[in-house]
Amino acid sequence: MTPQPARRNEQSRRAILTAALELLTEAGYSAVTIEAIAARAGVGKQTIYRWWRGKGAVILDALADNVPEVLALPDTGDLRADLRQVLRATVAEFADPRLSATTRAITIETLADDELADQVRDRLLRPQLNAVRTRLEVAREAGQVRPDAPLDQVVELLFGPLYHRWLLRNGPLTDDYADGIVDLTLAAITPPCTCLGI
Amino acid sequence: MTPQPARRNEQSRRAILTAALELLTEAGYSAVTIEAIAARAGVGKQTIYRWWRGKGAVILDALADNVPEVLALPDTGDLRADLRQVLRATVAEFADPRLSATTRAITIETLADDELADQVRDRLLRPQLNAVRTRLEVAREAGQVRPDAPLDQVVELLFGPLYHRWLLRNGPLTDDYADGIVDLTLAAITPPCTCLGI
Amino acid sequence: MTPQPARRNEQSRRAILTAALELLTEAGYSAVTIEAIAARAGVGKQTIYRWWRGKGAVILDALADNVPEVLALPDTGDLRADLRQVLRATVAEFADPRLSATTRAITIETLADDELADQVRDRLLRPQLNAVRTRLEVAREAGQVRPDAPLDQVVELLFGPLYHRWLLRNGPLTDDYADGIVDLTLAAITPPCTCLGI
Amino acid sequence: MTPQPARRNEQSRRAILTAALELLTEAGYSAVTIEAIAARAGVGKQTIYRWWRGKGAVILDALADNVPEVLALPDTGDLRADLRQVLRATVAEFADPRLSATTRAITIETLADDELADQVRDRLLRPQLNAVRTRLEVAREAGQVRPDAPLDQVVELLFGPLYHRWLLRNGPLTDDYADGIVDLTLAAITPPCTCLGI
DNA sequence: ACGTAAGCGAGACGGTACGTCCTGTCTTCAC
DNA sequence: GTGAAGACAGGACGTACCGTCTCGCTTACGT
Repeated sequence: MTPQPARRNEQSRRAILTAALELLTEAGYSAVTIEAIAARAGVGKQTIYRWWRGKGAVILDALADNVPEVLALPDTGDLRADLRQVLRATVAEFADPRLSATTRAITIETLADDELADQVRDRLLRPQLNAVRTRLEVAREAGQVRPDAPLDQVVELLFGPLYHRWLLRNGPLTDDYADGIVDLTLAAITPPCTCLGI
Repeated sequence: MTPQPARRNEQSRRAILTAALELLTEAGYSAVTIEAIAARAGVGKQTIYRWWRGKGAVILDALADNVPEVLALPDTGDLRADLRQVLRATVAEFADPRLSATTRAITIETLADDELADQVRDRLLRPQLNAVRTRLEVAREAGQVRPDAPLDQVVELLFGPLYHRWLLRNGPLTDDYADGIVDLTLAAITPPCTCLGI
Repeated sequence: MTPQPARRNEQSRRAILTAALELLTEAGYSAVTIEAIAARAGVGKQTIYRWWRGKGAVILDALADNVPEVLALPDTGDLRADLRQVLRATVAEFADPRLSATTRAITIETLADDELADQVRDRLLRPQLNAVRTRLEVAREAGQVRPDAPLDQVVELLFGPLYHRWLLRNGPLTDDYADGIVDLTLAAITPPCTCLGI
Repeated sequence: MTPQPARRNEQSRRAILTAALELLTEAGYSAVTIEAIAARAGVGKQTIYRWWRGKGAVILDALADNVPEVLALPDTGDLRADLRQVLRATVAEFADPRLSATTRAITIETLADDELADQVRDRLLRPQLNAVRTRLEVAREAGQVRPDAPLDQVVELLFGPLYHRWLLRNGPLTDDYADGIVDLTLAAITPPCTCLGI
């Protein structure tokens, strides 16, 4: 009844994930149907339904599989430079139609399926955010960040605006914008003025 | 050929928008189909297609119609208190299943339709953001905000994290969280330390 | 909810019935699927399901529509000759691959669906049998048939063996066979020997 | 490659045939699928395909295996009584839902598979018909039947109408009907009136 | 006696068809 | 002459079986 992972055909699995990504980047979200994925992958629909809950789960796996990106942040000692680099990379990702299409797709699926949303958070989002958080912890210990700064919120202070602007198109999403967000955020968490040793 | 707005049946229009909202809050996004809306509104499908581009446009109109909320921000003189109130209201909105459902729905539609996205930005998002921006301008003139603060980015610094957390479920979305974001943002834009009159 | 026959598209109806018959005669029973019928007829599957209960009902209609054959039997005055002609025609029908295919198909459907079986009996079978029965009644009044002959059973005595042999392939189905059945049947219902006027 | 009958698992064979019959009588023809048979028999699907050509072959074997009925006809000396008994038994078989279901099923399979049809004729039908034919031959030698009667056709004259009526539901299938058919048939083959020694 | 080749239960696989649902267009009828 | 009602072509959904194909496991030969 329940499928046995041991017997799973790795070749089919890869073909399915690849087909999903290709459809997404070549023909857009609306072209990503289970039937199209199955046809392009040369696979029976049942093979998809046997291993995934639906379209969203396939897309998630495709992303998690094909995008096991760099999770370690640069640490040049210059926090501002490091954060700018990360946020500029994120801007570039949003600007790339291919990468953007996958993000758009997984976001749609996320919005319509709570269970999927949890998995996206844990498998795609958290690792990225944690990498930034770790860099901030290092900076805090180096005295570059106020010791009482709520780092989780700070991380979202960095990414939230980018995501917001991408999603809602409230203005251009440029490197300058990313730099501006970094500057604002750093202004918020830089140790208070200590002139006169007060 | 082209519909003449003058002849439009206001009763049908209201029934359609109401039906869309009810379906959304009662049965969830997946239950919102043109057929269901038409059936519940006691309307022919053609009447919907005649006046709207599709499901997304109907939902947008439904929101813009039924949620002509307060756009004027409070101005108690206390910027921190005012912003906290606004962000707490936003948190409350995200927490309310009904309001949240509509936001979720319009976000999905937005992601799949660029033209709709522009309208959502102009008709729903911008007014809200501009209200906050206006309040910040007042504060800047009152010297409570650094004169060089990029207010558009500051607004997004406030709402971005909330939206991000709601969308991606990266932690609880509480009043405390909203307060924390306000505090961080204010720390970023408060005039620099001027001890000793420097 | 329930479809309104008044709005039915006659063109689609004919296309569907034609497609079903063509598939049946060209590619055989196993090729007759709802999908294939819809595709060949250039019709949505729903249009088939809206008006028919399933494949069997379509085939029945196709037959009843395209085969409104001669229901009047010849009456040359020679009962034996008339019956031979009818049974030979039946044999020819069974021998024709095209007609045979449709009969085979409707028989399969009949066996799997009681409701359909009733309709086949009433719309296809009964008229044919009644025509023969009517001829027998004429003969009976003419004194060519024993007055106490159970005509319904006699009719089945004529067709039953043909059907039986066709279905179960118990020997060749030829004109001679048909003639033999007619002769046997007539032997059974010819008025008793009245030599000597007894 | 070709399976070796010597190694065949008799236990599985019986389980498969039993499962097929049970499904047929308990859940109807549409429930008889290779998958269901395999599942109920606790057997792999391949074990079925290794030994049978398909569903029809399994059903045929199940019938031939579990219904090796009496093939010898009674011979009380009274031909009419003997034939009535046989035809009444046939009527009873058609009336029994369980037996009827199997007959229905094998008939469907027969109609869609010529090779199977031949086997059904040889293994199920012929023995039964031949038994009746043998009885008729005895009667012919005893002078109870015209010497020129075509016995094969006579046998079909007996069974054809029953089969016809069962299949096409053209009226009730009762003992009276069976008796009527026997009477008609006997009327057809009884030696001609020989009054006056003509 | 022991390896090896078969049959076996199990079930994943590429497919086909099912019957349902929805889309966006087109048609009809009643007001 | 508009608009409700809904039929239409099309196409994706998720399910059920098909017949084939591996898997390990057991079982019975043949050396």
